Order: sequence, then C-alpha cells, then structure tokens
Amino acid sequence: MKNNSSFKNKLEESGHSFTSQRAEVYSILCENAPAHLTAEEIFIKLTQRHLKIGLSTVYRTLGIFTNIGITDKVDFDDGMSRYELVENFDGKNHRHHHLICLGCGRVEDALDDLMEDLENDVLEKFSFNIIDHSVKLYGYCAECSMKNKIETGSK
Amino acid sequence: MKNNSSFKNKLEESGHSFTSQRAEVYSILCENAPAHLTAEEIFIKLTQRHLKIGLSTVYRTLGIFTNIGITDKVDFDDGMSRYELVENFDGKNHRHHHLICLGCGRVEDALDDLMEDLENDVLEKFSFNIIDHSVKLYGYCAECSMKNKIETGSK
DNA sequence: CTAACTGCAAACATTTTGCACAACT
DNA sequence: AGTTGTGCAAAATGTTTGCAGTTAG
Repeated sequence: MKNNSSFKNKLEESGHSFTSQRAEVYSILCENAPAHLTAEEIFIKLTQRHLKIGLSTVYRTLGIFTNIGITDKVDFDDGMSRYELVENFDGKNHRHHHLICLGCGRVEDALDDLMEDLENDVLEKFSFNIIDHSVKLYGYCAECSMKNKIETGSK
Repeated sequence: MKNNSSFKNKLEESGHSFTSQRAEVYSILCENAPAHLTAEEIFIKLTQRHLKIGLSTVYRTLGIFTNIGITDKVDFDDGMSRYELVENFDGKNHRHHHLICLGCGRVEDALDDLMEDLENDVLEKFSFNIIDHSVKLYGYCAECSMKNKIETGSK
C-alpha cells in the first residue's frame, strides 16, 4: 500500500513478475504490520475479502518474499511459520527481537540494541562472522507479571 | 550414563516412571552430547543398537524430558525439532546460543554471556520479565569465512 | 507467443493419537 | 489390581509438488 512501487521493483529486479496475488499478499502484510501472520491467516484474510487465491500460492509467494528480503520467516514454536514485513526492505535489514509472553502468548517486538556487543564477542571468541540473528525472549509481559503477583500474593 | 541417578530422580519426582526406553533415549543423548539430535536420529541410533523402540515412544519421551527440564527442544529451521541435553539439569538452566553456519550448516554452541545486559534492558523498557531465551546467530564459521575470502579474492 | 504463475488435488514429512497389550508400583 | 507406559497403525498438521490451465511481458 505505502511503498508499493519499491515492492514492485524488488520483485522485478529479482526476476519475478508482479501479479495481483503477490500484491494482495503484500497488502495484507502491510495492513497487519507489525503482526506475525501465518500463511493460513493470510489466506483466510484474503478469502474473507472475496479474493480468490490458492493456499499454495500464498506459500509460494511468502517463500519468494522471504528469499528476496521483503519478509522475514519467524517461528514461535507453535508448529507453523509466521511471516512479518521487513521494515524498509530497500535499506538495511534491521531484524528485531521477539518477546514471547508465556502467560498470554502475545508477542511484542523489541529493537535489537545491544546485540552488537554480543556479536563482537562471538566473533572474537569463535571467529564466527554473524550475518543475521534470531532472538526470542520468553517470559511474562507487564500485564501477566502483575496478574501472577496478585494470584501468588506478591510472592 | 554419568548422572543416571539424578536423571532417575528427576523422572520420579515429576511423577513419571523410570523405564528402559527412557533410560535408552537418555543414554543416546548423553553419548552424543552436545549434539542436537532429531527424534528420528535417536530412533535410528537405538534400532541400530538392536533396541526395539517405537518412534512414538521416542517422541513421547522427548516431550517429557523437555517438560521436566532434562532436554531443550531447539529448532534450526530445517523442518524438524532437535533435542539437546540440558547441562546440569539439577542446577540452573543455562541455555546457550547456537551459531549456525550458513556455509557448511554446522552448529556450534556458545555460552550466553552478555545476555544479562540485554535482558535488563528489555525489563526496563518493556516491563517484560524474561524467564528464558533462544538465540540463534546465523553467519559463517572460521573455516567457511576463510573459504569465502579465497574464492572472492579476499574481498 | 513464450515463459512464468496459479489453483487444485495429491503427495510429503513430521508429529500426534487411539487402542490393545505390557510393564511398573 | 490399577495405573502408567509402549508399539503399532492410522490420523492430523503444516507445507510442497505435479500438472493443466491462465496470465504476464
């Protein structure tokens, strides 16, 4: 919706055609950002909108999007992959952490500050050159922490 | 093999029986530590050893092990879950990072120093209480970095 | 017009489940 | 004896693929 032309460019410069299905999947991702949608959720949102699309096309499209850096494929251990728009996919890829609440299951995003220290450390100790990272932090969000405190008598 | 009795304790104090199948799965995990084995790999190693066990028992066993903190379930985005022994599962759970080489696919383990800063930061900014984390760092190991340099003319 | 893309259905791979039998306690 | 665990086969789940028809360039 917003930078639709740079989306189209990204597709074409990587040798893929710009099709209505791909535009539709992209617009669902834009409208729901920064949500982490599964292929099926996207498929359902599209059919609810009376757009006829095959689930396999959604999968294929998300595969392409992830390959060319339009989306990130993320996994929250619930048995299915989720896809989120890469912010500013023209510029540098700035992946973020996911804060996964063990209480309510909600997922928040946090910027990946402080990772540089860790990456330098790993480079030094392991001679391992980091290109990308995936950080999942499990715990309790503010709301669920509060709830726990009340239930357990602020233990 | 090594702390077999504390393994048995852990099982029993969590209300599970100590069975030969569970001991066998545990010993495979010990012998192959710190590898990250899939359910099927464990199943194959056991049948090669002429031990008769069902694949579903392996899955059920690994599920229990993970629930009671004997193993960690980890996922390297290749479509199947892997399981690794939690070191010193009597004491504190000290999860480590995984360095996943994009060149050769090898996975190294790195201790999770420096995560405390990050966790404190997240607690401050998001009021999110971290219980556990999963950190995957993608990049190139020393060997593959070297190979890349030679191939591309030390660019 | 040709190559790339789509939709459907069937295939796949991993994991889970129902059930009869076996093993613990 | 009664609960818990096991093995098999079948089901379930998420994802991929083959193919005939459609669309893009």
